[in-house]
Amino acid sequence: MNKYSSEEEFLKNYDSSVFQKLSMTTDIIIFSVSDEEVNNYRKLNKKYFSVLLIKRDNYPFKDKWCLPGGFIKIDEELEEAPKRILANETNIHNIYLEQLYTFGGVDRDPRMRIVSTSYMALIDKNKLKDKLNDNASWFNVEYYENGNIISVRLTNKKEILTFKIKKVLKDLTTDRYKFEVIENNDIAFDHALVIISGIERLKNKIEYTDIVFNMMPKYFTLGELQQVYEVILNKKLLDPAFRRIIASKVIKTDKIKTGEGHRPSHLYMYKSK
Amino acid sequence: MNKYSSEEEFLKNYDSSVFQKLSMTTDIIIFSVSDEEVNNYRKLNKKYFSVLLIKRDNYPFKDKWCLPGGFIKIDEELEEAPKRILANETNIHNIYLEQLYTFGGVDRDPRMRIVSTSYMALIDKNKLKDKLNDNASWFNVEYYENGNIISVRLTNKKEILTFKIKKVLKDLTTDRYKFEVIENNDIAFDHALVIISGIERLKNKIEYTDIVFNMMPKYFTLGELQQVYEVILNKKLLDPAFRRIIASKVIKTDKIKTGEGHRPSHLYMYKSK
DNA sequence: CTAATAGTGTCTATTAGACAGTATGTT
DNA sequence: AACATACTGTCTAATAGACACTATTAG
Repeated sequence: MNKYSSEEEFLKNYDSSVFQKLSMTTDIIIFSVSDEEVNNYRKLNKKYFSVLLIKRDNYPFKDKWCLPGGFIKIDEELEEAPKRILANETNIHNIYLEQLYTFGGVDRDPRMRIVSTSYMALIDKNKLKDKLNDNASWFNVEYYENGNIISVRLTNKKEILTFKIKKVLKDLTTDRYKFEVIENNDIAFDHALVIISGIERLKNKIEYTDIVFNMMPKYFTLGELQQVYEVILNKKLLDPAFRRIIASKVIKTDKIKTGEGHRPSHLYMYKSK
Repeated sequence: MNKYSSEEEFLKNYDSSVFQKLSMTTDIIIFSVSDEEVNNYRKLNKKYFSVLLIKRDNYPFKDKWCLPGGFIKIDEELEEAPKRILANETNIHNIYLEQLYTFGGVDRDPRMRIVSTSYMALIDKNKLKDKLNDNASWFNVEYYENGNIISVRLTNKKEILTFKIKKVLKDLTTDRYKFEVIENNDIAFDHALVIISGIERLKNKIEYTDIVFNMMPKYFTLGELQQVYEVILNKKLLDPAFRRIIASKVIKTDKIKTGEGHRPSHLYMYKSK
């Protein structure tokens, strides 16, 4: 077994082809905040959280929507790949980036065996100066839970994409679920799973971190911020409780947002620790 | 670009060698609970949480300690690899297994480019019927935090392994840290990083899940359970508060543990929901 | 008796939930 | 004035932290 007398000698003679190699990619779920105009002029534009999807113009899954992503280069740190792709897709620096999960199903890509490490990125869409590529589009995210079924609805101006996920409890000591896609016509690869994982991660982290501010513009009203929390958590929050909790995280500016058909509100900024 | 008229035709002609492939491995951090005998007969044996390490008898990192692990096979689901290795290392079924993180530094393995997906497993050591392999050993885990430096101390009957990790804040909106190894003579590869990631994950999850019961024997006293919490969280807990919180998670049995040099205590079982 | 842990009672401080009420812009 | 949201006050319920106390075994 130990036929080599030193590490140098071992490495010089190492045959890297003993194990069959495979391809790796990264997929990035980019979240941001957008709003949808409401026809009643007095109502606040409804805030959504949204995700960036790309329409595939190549096989496989031609004409379906997928997450931005690409192959990991052999001489590239794993985390450099999503950074490279984000730089390509946006012109923003200092983007919040977090590793989500590594998906390694054998048949997840019809071309060959590909393992993919997914990342979640949060950006303030207002910082995007350039227009998106033609094949890219923001979709507002809505989801509904009914028992152990989650229905996800992604909408842009022209299209409605929907899919359904079944949550299967994985063990009794934690609330870990295995997600299974039970209905999907629009999303390529296993990206419906990546999207639901991203939604769940965002939903969890928004409650105990300041992660949401990565998606907000510099100035915002507390009403807008509360709406973003509500649409991500998918539940109404009580005003006084929300303001109590958020109070320590924001700074009130002397700017005021007027012209909304109701009492104007103060603009706030994020106060980092 | 779209020179193919169908997905079938595209796949038939797909050249899978366009992108250079790489090797993938998995590393598993297996935690369990053990205790160390105390010479004063009246004292409770001190509980620790412990990790399974393997002494490398091959290059690279010959004679250093590493986590159990191995290569991902080309036709094997990613999660099957740690399951296969666990089955090899233990004889236990239904092991708690959770994906930890995918490490993808370019030079993390001196042989070649290897990306590794790490998993955390929790087992009740008492269920291990067979003896461990000669090159495997349980190490009790202790860690100390001093500012942004974490010192980790792993001990078995014969050896003391130590390493130091620096926590570097990654962003201002969450408490995410980048870990950097600043002192390490005993642990192979980047496994010191995997170990600290595992400790942090366990420490976080023990507070809001029932994860700890995967490591406990069927019957345990509340004092023992509290000690496990204390050594994982690295802080003393107050008895009444601990018992209040844990009360809903356990069932009191009519068994009693005697012969300890002090008032005997009731044995409890985990009550799953 | 003493050492050591088991286990309980209760006060207090903090926080979350609920709801009612006041304030102030636009049309 | 009517509408819609902004913003605050306060009661209540639930929870966490602290500490003091009692109980019971082996030796």
